[in-house]
Amino acid sequence: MLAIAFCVKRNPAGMIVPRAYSIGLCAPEGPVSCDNPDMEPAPRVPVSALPAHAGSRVEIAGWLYNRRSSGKIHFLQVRDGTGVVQAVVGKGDVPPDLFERCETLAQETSLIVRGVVRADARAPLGVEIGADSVEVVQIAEPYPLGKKEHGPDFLLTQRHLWLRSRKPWAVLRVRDSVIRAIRDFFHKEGFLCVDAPVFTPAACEGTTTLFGVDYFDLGKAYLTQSGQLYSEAAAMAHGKVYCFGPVFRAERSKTRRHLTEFWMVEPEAAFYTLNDVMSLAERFLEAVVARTLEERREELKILERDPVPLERVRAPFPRISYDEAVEKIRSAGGAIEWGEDFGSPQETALSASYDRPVMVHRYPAQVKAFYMKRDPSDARVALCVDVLAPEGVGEIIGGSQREDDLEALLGRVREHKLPQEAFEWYLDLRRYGSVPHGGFGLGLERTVGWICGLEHVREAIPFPRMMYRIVP
RNA sequence: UCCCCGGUAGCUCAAUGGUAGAGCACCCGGCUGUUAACCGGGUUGUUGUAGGUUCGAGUCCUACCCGGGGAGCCA
Repeated sequence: MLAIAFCVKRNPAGMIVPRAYSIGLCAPEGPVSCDNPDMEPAPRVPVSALPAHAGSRVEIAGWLYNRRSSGKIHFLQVRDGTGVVQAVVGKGDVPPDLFERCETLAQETSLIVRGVVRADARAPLGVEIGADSVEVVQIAEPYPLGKKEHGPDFLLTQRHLWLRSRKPWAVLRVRDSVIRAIRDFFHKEGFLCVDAPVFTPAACEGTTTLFGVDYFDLGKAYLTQSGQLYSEAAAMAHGKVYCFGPVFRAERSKTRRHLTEFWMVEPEAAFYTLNDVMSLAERFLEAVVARTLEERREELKILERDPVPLERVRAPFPRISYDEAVEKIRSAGGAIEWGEDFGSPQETALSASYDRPVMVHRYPAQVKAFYMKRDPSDARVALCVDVLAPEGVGEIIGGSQREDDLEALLGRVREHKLPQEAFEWYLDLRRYGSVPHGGFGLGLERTVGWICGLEHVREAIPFPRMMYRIVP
């Protein structure tokens, strides 16, 4: 492969003058050496930091995002992972070989550009680079992703390349902020991160379909659908804990809200009541959204996400009981019998009537998991809460106060026909110093999807795993 | 598991049952400030697969394959 380098040197007055120009063969593999003796070195600067380097000569290393030319001037848009900057190559400003060589630079060619950073009102970044050296690392083969629209099937097949595009780039940066906001929030609140195993001997909740794997001589094991039961054990050791990791659901769900593998964060705290759980969820969502708005304004702009609804995510969130929610649904003309769970359309309609997340608590126990504590003042309902995100997004959090009474929990295990042996360790938590406790689970991709205003959760995870898609 | 929609060039899509097309990508040429640049020319096809109806099927029928989003289930 060819490397082209056109080098400059500063004269005593500080002006930049051409010194040498070279075309040399690079090693066919590995990164190209930048210490060409003819080359005046320049400090490597990330694109995002370029505005602070206006007036100085720098080096950027990245990929050719797009190229436009106008006969006697080339515009090279270079992205380096931190941002995109335009390098300008004018025909009169550089040797003819370098100028002509720019014609051959295909989209996504990897390269190192050197030149002087200069302010320009026309540049989206505020600065551009007057390139005097373009070193090619590899001329890219014809790039599968075009500049025009693509369908979801094609983009998902090309997900490994699609990640380079502007929108996925912005989404993953928001995701990163959300993850750090989550960890920082729990750290500040005194929660210890204690992770749960992925291999489990049985279903945590007994309802969902799980992925099974052969586990040596111990027979069938399953990929976890939730770390909650383990978090409960850890909470009895550390008081306040959370786990944060991938979980797996083998349901044959094909919707914009479902993945077969997704990330869930599950705080659990000893001596927490349902009200404590709701207050925690409220503070938590407020902090996560605020942090994202603080760090990722630019990314939200790229995603054309209106920040105003996010700015309204401030405590207190409305809290309504299941009974009140049923009333609301009925008065809106929806048909629902007491005791039925809400369907997705009903949940969406409910959340759409609030301008911030809404907490729906005390669902009928019959539609909820076996480990949830019944309300002492109404045995028909569970001490649980679902948090529905606004703008029609729907459920992002499910939580509850847990059943802390051994006999009640044993009865629930039998009612749900769960294998008691597999739950003995869990029942032990009620034998040795049982306390009221509770927690919730938050789906990371649904949250990121809501914050980014995405159509589908598959865009909120780097490599989505869905029913009919496991590659790349 | 059920319901609905779709499959035509590398990509996004068009084509009353009657000669398969456009834009983008790619190749050639032009243009000194482009912002998915633009202008001119060119290359690109087992219309998902297998049958069937018809003088004639991308188009109608049947089965299958693949994909999509909705129900259920859930975060």
